[in-house]
Amino acid sequence: MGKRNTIQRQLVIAAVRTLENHPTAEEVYNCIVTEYPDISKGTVYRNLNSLVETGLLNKVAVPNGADRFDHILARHYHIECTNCGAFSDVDTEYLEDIDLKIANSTKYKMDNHDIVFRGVCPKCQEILKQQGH
Amino acid sequence: MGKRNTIQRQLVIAAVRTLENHPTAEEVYNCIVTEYPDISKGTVYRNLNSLVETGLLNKVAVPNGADRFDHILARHYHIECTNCGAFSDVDTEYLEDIDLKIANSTKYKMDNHDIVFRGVCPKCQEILKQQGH
DNA sequence: TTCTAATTAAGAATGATTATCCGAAAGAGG
DNA sequence: CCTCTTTCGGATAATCATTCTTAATTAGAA
Repeated sequence: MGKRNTIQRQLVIAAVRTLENHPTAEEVYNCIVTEYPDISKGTVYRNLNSLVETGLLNKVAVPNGADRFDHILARHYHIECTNCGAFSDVDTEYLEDIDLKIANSTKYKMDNHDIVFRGVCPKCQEILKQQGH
Repeated sequence: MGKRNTIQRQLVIAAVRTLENHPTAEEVYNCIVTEYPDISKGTVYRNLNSLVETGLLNKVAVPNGADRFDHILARHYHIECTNCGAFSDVDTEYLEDIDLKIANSTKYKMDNHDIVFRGVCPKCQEILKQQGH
């Protein structure tokens, strides 16, 4: 009973920490497979989810895209570039008050909320400008 | 050039309006197929997406679940019950100001944002209470 | 060292969605 | 009305992300 600390498990969490920017399971797999070619994709998925359960990683469910895994555990928001798809953290405090507000109006026992912002990142703004608007 | 107003297209939009509570493509298909058995699932998907493009429907991308289609066009938020999975509208005004705030801090050209709240719905709170705790 | 439950690799299976194919039907123009 | 062009529909194959299955392997307790 309990979780076994396998090599694969160590490689998975190390990869998420190395890749930093919320890698997808696919990206984690690609990272590991270069130095440990025997790992299988199912193992990566299983370990990612088990690490989320244990509380060592966060899962970010991205609408219309693969799930992403985050080694930053504090609650925070994300922003997605509508042009290049880049997916980044937003550095703002968590809005506790809107949970309270919604709890009152909906009578739900509120847990938390996610916000995904969407817009064009600075880099893509440049590129689009050069292509003539 | 231009969209043809086919029977299938009419059935799709009518079904979304009848079903009201952001049906999935599957639910729309099931609704239509009872009175028009020849319709194919691909056609439902194609028309749903085309209606979204035209601006007659909204698509709600649900994390870890099938996309949902909404005939209410005003921007609004959603809340998901962590117990039964119910997915509902939240009746609150759109928070314009946080887009501005994030635009300033990230230098993104902001488009919009989605908020998904999570908590236990009143119905499930009752059920959980009766089961002790 | 031995034992056993947890974990693995490989690949099949799943669920949601999109792509492909080809024939049908609708609108434009004669 | 008759063609021509284009869009659209139905059937089904393909894709993508993910989970499941199976038999073999392994970590860690005894």
